[in-house]
Amino acid sequence: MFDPTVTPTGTYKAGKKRDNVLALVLDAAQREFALKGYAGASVQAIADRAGLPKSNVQYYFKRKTNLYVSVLNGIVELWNTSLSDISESDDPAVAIDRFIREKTRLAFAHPEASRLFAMEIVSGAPHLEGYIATEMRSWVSERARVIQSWIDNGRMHSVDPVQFIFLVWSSTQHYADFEAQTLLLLNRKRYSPAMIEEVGEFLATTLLRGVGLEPPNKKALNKKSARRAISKRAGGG
Amino acid sequence: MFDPTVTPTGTYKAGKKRDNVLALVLDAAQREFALKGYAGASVQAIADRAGLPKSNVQYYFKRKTNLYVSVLNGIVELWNTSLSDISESDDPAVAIDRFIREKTRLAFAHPEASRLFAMEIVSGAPHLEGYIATEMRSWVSERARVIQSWIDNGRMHSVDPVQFIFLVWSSTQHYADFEAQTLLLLNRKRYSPAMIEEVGEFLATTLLRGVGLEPPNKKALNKKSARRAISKRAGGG
DNA sequence: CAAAAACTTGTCCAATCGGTCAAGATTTGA
DNA sequence: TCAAATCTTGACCGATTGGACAAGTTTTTG
Repeated sequence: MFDPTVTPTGTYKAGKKRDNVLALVLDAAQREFALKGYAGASVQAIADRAGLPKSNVQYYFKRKTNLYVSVLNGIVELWNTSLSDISESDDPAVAIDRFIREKTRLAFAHPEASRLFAMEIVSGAPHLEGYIATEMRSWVSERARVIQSWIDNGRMHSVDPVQFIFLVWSSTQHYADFEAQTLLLLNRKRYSPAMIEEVGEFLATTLLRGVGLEPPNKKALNKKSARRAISKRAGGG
Repeated sequence: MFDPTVTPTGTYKAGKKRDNVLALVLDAAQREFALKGYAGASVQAIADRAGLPKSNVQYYFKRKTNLYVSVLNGIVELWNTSLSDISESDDPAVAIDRFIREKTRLAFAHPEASRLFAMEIVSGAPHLEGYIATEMRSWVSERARVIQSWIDNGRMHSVDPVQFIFLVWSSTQHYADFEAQTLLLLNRKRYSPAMIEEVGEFLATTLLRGVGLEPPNKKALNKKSARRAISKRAGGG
């Protein structure tokens, strides 16, 4: 696999300068790919965004696909290192509640990464087939096994664990992936930190109840007024 | 707005031939745009897919954006005419159950349309801003009002109606929009009709319970064995 | 049946695409 | 210090892009 940290002679180098440029280019590429898709994004546009000549970008990544795959790898790595795990010994309600809230925050924190990943899959996942069919499939299988053990022990309703995982994924990604639509419908310019927590709370509560679990942490009791906040602010009619 | 049913002299014509060609081109365009995004799809590729010379496609649609917007309009129209409505006088459980199942079937029935629409929004919805900020916003406001009336009458839990609508949208679109990922994870080539109904059942049941409603139609009682069907078939380890 | 309208298609165009390459500037290391 | 390694950049390439246009064919219409 292509590695942009390798110098022309093949020697592995850290190099502060190199790392800075790499980060700059990868960031620009992420934004451009997320906006236009792989085919629609041009190396020139990415270079412009990074404030560098096209040739300079190509010096580091040689081919466009290397740049694209590097960005995707970064996203996968970010996702894998940012989420807590679940285990059989956990309390299902606590573990699922935490996972949903963390996943929600992560999506809101990295909307462009979310959208690029989404666009790659919507386009048929041509560059992620291998990853999905191996590591990602294992990830799903193992979490499904944990959820199934909770079901077998009567600790939550009997639902298809894989479908439940998909439900958590889709619902927690929605505000990031479809941000343009959501912000237009809510008549807002951007999401507020408060709203992110409201979404996490709503999703955790609703999905937990959906599989027969009572949400933990009932400490926020006199916050009823905040519940309708989002609808209230929505425009139109 | 551009109208491909208008002839060069401006006379409005139906024309069987014209309609056939238009349908052919629009279908090819939908597939190509869904796969590559707006910028990535070329008029030549669309023409090839339709089995026509590029010039012929351009004769009917003149500019690439006209073709793209025509496809998007067709999708919006399909969505608007295919879904039952909800009303205050409905039983919440019945109305929401029906809506979720219909929405699920619709997404599975038109995966390319789903993905094209998704890609447009993920890309920032540059061609749908007007529609979303007007008709779509009204649609959401009205349904949110109905749901709020159910809440006010104590017929379901107090949740943010708009967030609930988003949850229904995201969960019912997921199998169509992220088909590539889902099929790879489930180790399948395509979705079966049975699975489509299983997904509709799971989503309706789980989301209804999530807002404090008991799913209607308990006629399918001895189908417990079908529940774990999807996980069982999933590969990996 | 003839004129008009509608359609088909090959050709051409400037702009942009991803990518190569060489010449020179800068940094690194023994 | 000075050669090697690394980096920067403009120039250039063939291929493809969206689109314009003209010449011709087919269909419609009075």
